[in-house]
Amino acid sequence: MQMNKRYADEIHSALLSGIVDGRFPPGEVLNEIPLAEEFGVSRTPVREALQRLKAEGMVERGARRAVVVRKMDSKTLHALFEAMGELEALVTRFAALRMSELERQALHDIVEAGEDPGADYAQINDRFHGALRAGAHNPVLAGLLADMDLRTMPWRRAQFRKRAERIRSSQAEHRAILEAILNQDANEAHRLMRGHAAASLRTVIEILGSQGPDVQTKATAL
Amino acid sequence: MQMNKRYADEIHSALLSGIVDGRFPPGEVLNEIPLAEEFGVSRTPVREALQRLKAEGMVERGARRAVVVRKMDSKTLHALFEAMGELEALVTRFAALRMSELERQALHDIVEAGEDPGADYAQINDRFHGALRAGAHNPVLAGLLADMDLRTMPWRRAQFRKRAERIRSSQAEHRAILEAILNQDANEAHRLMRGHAAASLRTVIEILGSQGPDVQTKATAL
DNA sequence: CACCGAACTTATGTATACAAATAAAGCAAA
DNA sequence: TTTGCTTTATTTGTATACATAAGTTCGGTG
Repeated sequence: MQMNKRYADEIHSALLSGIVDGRFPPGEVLNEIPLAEEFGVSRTPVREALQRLKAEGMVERGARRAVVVRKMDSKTLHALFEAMGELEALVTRFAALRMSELERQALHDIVEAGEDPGADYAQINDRFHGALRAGAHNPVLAGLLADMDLRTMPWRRAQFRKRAERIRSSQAEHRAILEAILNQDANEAHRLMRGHAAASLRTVIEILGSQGPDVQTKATAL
Repeated sequence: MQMNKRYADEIHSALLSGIVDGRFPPGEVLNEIPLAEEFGVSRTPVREALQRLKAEGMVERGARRAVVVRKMDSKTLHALFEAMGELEALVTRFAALRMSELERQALHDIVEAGEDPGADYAQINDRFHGALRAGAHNPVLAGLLADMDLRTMPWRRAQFRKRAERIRSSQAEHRAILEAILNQDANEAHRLMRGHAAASLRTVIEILGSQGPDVQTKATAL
């Protein structure tokens, strides 16, 4: 077998994708031996993958010291989205102050592309937020935000597929944020991004609130 | 031997302390076998400890795929302190809005204790910032800030031991932040905490700039 | 004398075996 | 029948052995 960190990396990626796209729903138990057999490797690389998932906050220790995909109560979910929203707003503030002319142009192009009705809006959305992260010119903040992105992904993924009107309002919010950045109005950009994040949270809560018992959250409590 | 995660935890803590308090300076190579012999265990728990340190950003992969204590260039160090300062300011804003009467009283007591000339100011400082983190009532933000705390610790540790006048100005800043929080003036609390963090950064840069070649940073470039 | 290659060195990645802990189940006694 | 103890099963934590990759050194060849 070829060795350099490869199995552990692959297994980590595979488990992470599985968690993020819902194949391992919150509460799912991840035991080492079955996973090792499934991947055709020993427990060692599986253990390393699980440890990394734990460090990333994607799994936690459940009863019988088992590793389970993280469940969120409504309070924690709210704190998670609040933190992410504030971080995004902060990054947007920096972006308004620091983006180069080239970066502004690229952001403009992304917003334009997102207004094409045939566009893959989930991908456009990622590119928009990615451009802001890069434009803030602080890799540490960008890294924190990437972590939050990952941690909230299991609850955000259904957002755009389910609500066409959310896409339209998201487009308008992106356009407004773009304008504020082009005007280098950091306070306005910050304010708009907070609103944008809050709108996303509201949509997530609506969707989760109507999904049944595999979602461990109560919209009313938020 | 008794088993529950114990050796890996102990070794992780020991290495972390060593990095934070300077016994393992930036650039130091951490190999598995010597560490395992030193701690009297096998490579397995040492590997786990190193993986966790890597996830926490305390070590990185160097040449020959060795694990080395993280070195910082001046740009990364600046980004790190900037991110931490903004996070602390954010947490302070929330604390101004959300602390209970009991929490306000406790914060007041901490500031008072810090003005006692015989106090251990490093510990008071930790308690002050810890009270704000708790008072923000967002465990996710508090966790992010705790991570940043850890990551900046190797560069902050000498601050209070070396500069008596920094302690005095820090006391005054804490007092001003306390007043803003008691007044529930979130904007003022936020503004003051940003200044407080920036002052800390300036002190760190001064100290690092005068310490010689084991610090991989140039104060002038910041 | 210089340069390229092969063997050796050393460290990490993986597999497997064993130890210990916790929860569950079964049995006995009140 | 219920409760408590003991045993057992399952899973994680650790130790150790082996495979592999990257660096280094030494030797051969041009």
